[in-house]
Amino acid sequence: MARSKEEVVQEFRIHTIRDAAMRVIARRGMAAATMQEIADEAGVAKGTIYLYFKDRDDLVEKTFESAMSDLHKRVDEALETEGTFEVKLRAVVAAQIGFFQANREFFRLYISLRYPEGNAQQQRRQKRHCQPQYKSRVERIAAVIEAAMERGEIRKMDPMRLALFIIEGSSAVIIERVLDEAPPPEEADIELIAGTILGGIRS
Amino acid sequence: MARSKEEVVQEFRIHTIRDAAMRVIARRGMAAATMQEIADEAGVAKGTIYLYFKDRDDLVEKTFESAMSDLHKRVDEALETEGTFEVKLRAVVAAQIGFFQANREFFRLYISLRYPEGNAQQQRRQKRHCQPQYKSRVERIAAVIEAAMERGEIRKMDPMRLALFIIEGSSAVIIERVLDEAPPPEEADIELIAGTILGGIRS
Amino acid sequence: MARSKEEVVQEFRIHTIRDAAMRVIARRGMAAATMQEIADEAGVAKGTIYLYFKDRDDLVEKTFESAMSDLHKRVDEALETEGTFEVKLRAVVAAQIGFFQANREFFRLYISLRYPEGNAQQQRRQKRHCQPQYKSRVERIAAVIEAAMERGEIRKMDPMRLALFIIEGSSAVIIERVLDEAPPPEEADIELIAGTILGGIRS
Amino acid sequence: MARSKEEVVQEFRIHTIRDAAMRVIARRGMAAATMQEIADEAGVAKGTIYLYFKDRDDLVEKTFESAMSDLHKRVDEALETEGTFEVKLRAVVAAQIGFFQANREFFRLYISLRYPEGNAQQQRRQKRHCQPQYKSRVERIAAVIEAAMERGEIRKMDPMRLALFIIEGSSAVIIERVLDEAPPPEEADIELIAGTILGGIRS
DNA sequence: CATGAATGAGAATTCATTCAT
DNA sequence: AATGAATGAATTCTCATTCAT
Repeated sequence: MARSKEEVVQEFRIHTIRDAAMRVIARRGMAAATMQEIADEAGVAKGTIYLYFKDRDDLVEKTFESAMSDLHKRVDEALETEGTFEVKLRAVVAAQIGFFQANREFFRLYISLRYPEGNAQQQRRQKRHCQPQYKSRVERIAAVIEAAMERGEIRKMDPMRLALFIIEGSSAVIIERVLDEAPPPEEADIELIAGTILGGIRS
Repeated sequence: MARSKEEVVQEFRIHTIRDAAMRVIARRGMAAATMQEIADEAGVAKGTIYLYFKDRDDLVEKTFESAMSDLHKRVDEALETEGTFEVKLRAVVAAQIGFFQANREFFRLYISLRYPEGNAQQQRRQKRHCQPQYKSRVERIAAVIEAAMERGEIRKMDPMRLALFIIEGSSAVIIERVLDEAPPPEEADIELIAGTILGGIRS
Repeated sequence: MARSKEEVVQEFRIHTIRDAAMRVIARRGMAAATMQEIADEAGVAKGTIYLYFKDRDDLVEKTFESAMSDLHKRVDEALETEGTFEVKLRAVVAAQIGFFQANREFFRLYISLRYPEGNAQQQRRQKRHCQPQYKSRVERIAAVIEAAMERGEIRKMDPMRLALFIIEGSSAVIIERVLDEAPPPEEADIELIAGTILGGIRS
Repeated sequence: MARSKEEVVQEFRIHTIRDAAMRVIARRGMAAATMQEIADEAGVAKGTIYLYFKDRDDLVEKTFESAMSDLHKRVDEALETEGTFEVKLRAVVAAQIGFFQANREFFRLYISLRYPEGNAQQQRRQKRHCQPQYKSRVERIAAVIEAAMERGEIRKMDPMRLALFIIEGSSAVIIERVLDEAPPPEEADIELIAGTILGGIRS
């Protein structure tokens, strides 16, 4: 397996650069992140990036996809937790907290790409690649919600909209956590979110 | 009042340019919105913009502030609705729907600035100006929540985090509404949001 | 005619830049001529060039076309000289000498574009624009040759190939003239070329 | 002779790379021919080229020299044909046709280097190396012309300029041949060129 | 010897900002 | 006050060249 070593190096470089890109985008924002700074952050020369990514768009896209697929995987696993909807919901919220905690920087990239910028052509490209990931996550959750509705666990309402409400509401709380210097224990936030969704806020 | 007329013209120009900026940013996204396109959209020369705004950042900032203060005013009015927390909540959600419906384009600017881009200096500046607006809205809602808690209307929990959860969760649903070609009636979405928050989703 | 002045300025800029481009290309060669050097030579900023030309290709193309159409015009006028083929031939050679003398720098651009470089797409583009100019010049001369053949002034042979032979043979002599520090009188070279073509070199 | 084998390999490598360079330059043009493509075409690694050639300029130069010395040899042999100037001339034209036919790709390199590009330093270098080759060919022909003049075979005129006229005029016709999908028989073009030069075009 | 990954200087292009009219 | 032509800093991307393996 003489190939193996080269592939490992290749993998490693791609990883290094993607991570650097994530950090720089997180620091500067999508638009202000320059190839030079990403290269510096990754500890490679500008030209090296182009050996592994076609162009700037390609790098950003791949970086995003990679992070999203991580979030995706975590949420999917959480959704497969055995038990009631409540159990699943708590698992999902915990998964999101875990993800954003591990990828503190990511949430700005996440925001940047969910509402893509650039000309129409670029937007179409991003939509093609990035939106589906988000949408499919919403849909997965909507499906679990629907199943719970049919089992009579929760009230009937539009499952897609409810999924959105849950994802974004909890993301906001989680992002605040991430920005917080001294966040409360995870359980407190999970309880706040899951409790509110399940039982409402009425005393 | 000879001054008056000049002032009116001044006001009008500022308005025209701000609206143009909002449309262009909405169309292209923050980074791809050029001064030239904004000038064209406003029907003035590029140089004219600089008579009314210090630079690009200033224009964006003022545009954002202006729109936010509109949203702000609406939410504030809603919060002053007489009645229970439920009444206030429904009024707030309705106000947000009304705002985003009237300013369909705004939400991208809103997104862009909530998670500002640019170099560190720009970021600090934006934080100083824009974050407070958002924060103050969250705080106002948190205050109303706290009052309701004290009146025993709702359960005790972290009011700031709850406010965030409500604002973002409902914003997401509302943004989806705005993007939706044929959205359901306003009341349905208000019911979904307010109902979930107040009573939870458990049957 | 308020427009007139602006148009004059516009024309003037285009001229200035084209001339600068010609000088720089002549000096450095097609490939090594940078936008920066062209801008410097023209006494404008790099960005200014892009106000008048879409991109580098556009500038080179227009520069070439402009020079070619000058050469073209001169040769055409020469071909319309009244008289025998000999008279026309001498006029054409004189026109070419005049052109290259006035545009000493041009011949390298001329060479560069007759045998275009770059990728297939660029080549196609150049072929579309530049080759036709050259080809049409060859064809015009070929037509005059054919007419002379029919009048019995000259022997029958392939007119296109003969035209090529005449144009390139004389161009080479003329270019040598241009490079020559102390060239012989024009008449001597015209005589050499026209005499050789018409009467051959046999004593 | 242990050296011999190594030398043979060395020679072979140099040959392979030079030929590849010629094909690539012919295909892409001087400026767009990259070391990578040349390496690929030669079936070696980029770095290998630098073992045999100092740098890109060196490679191009040696490639040119090698091809030119081939053309040179053929023309020299033709010039040594026994007989009148007419016989020699026909032989030279035939030699050129033969050469360009065998090296179809070469003419673009030929053009590129006759009118060299690049910065002043590169130009000086190329002039030093390449121009002499061309010049010496012109001079050799000029010498033969002069001899013929002295023997009274042809009229007195500037032999250098006449040589240029003959070389370029015939090259143009020959290049057209090469580009031609279905060229006329060689003899026809030889006749056209030699006939015109010797006897002129007057009937 | 041969390789090809890594480098970084250098080129084209864009666009916020200025300033003469 | 309004204009928009001119500017040049900043950015992306390419490719000749080097050097560790």
